[in-house]
Amino acid sequence: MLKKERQAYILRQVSLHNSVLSADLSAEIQVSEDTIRRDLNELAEEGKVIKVHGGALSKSFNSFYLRSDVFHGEQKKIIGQKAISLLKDGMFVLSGGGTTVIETARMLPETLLATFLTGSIPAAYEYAQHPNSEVIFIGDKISKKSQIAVGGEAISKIKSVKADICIMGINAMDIENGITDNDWDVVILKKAMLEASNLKVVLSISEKLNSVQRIKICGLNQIDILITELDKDDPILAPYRDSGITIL
Amino acid sequence: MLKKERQAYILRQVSLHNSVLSADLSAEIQVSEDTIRRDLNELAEEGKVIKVHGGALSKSFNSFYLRSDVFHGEQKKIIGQKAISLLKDGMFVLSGGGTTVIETARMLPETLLATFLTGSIPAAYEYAQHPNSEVIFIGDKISKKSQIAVGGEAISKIKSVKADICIMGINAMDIENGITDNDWDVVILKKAMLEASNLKVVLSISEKLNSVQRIKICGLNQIDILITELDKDDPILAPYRDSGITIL
DNA sequence: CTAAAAACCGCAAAAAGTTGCAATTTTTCT
DNA sequence: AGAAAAATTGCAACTTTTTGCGGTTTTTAG
Repeated sequence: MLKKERQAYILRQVSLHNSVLSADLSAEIQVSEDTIRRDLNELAEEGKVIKVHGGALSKSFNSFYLRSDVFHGEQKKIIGQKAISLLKDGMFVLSGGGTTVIETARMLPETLLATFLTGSIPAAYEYAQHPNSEVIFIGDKISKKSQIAVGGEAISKIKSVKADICIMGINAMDIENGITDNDWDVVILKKAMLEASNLKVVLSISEKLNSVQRIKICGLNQIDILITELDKDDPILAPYRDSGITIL
Repeated sequence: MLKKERQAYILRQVSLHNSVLSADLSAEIQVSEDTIRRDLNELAEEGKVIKVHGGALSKSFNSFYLRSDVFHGEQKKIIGQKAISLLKDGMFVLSGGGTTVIETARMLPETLLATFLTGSIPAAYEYAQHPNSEVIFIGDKISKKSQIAVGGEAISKIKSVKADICIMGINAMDIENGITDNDWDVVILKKAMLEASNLKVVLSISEKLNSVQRIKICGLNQIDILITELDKDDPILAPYRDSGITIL
């Protein structure tokens, strides 16, 4: 096998798998790892791959996760749009504090006249920017991790209300375990929020679906509506629809 | 799995869930926790995540408020420095929400170990950034004008505590009328704050001195300490010193 | 205050990389 | 064609990086 051929093969593998191991290539093409390394170094010098210890990465690999923030931003805007369609004038809304919820808060139509109840500092801040809606903050000790009021006072306050709708971002959710999280205080709070609301709406980018974390918040049967950035007929969502949740 | 891949995976998880546990990652990627820790440390050094005991946090999550440089920033920093000298470990601090107070909050020494009680969203946010202090938010309806919780609940909550010190920005103050403001809700709140504290400290840039607004909060005799950006012997401050206030 | 979890430290083994060199192949030039 | 030059390749010795592990210290939470 010629050098050029070999390098072409390597490039194909890289673009195919996003990453290659020197050892693998060596075995596949039956040349020494030294040769592979020299090839990878050349390709790296030509800027065709990114050389790392143990192999090489595709050039597009870098921007892949650097861009993810913006990328997620777009997804969250789609989710926000759908969520807003659920809000009507006069509603009493219990709101969580994740980035998805905050994105939604920024998109509220100016004309909406609702009351928002939240324990999240960033969410309260966003809602407070809105010209017509009213904001009630549930005070208590602030958890630094999540910028959310946690503790008995907040819980009992939430339990004393009955909201029309609860809009909540989540960290992880799957068919078996329902909605899960890894922060005890947050779990307690979210449980209380769900109990205090008539309509229970969960916002989540699809990437968070089918993942699990330590502590259970509730089963899927507790949830009324699931909003993701996907089309409501997307096959990923099918099992959730089957378990009785309305998909938006 | 290559090191870079692994770190990319970690970054993805962080941006997805806002926080990760070393133990979880270790189990997911099938490497030792030491390796995860080393990765997290590297990512933290590169400024991509925030390392904490047990895992790491997303960096972007904490940056909702873009630092809007306030008017008279330099003057307020001088005031902040002076105010900080009053704070000692273990203190229970009742804090207002003006820009001056927020500037002070940003300058708190990392070692300070105090508890802050506030009804201001921006102030709570700043205090929550501090590594060692505890933050308690006084929840209630949020006044949009001032981003502060106002209302009966907040008032009664404040009245139920006794703070060591009250740090409060003001809108107007003069010899004759004392401290005045033009927002009824804020006035009520500030009155309650002053009553609930032992040491009453007022922060104000000199521009606000010798001006009056509609509603009276309290007379000068209620105030213990006045902090401005001026030297404490400045003639502008003389009448206030004469009326019994300590000038810093 | 105490026990458990996490972080740190140093070490050693394994994996990957580097370098120099000799053997082989390819290219070039007459 | 055939010899010299150049490029390529594999190998061996050595260096560097990465990783996991045991023991100790620090931090956290009850």
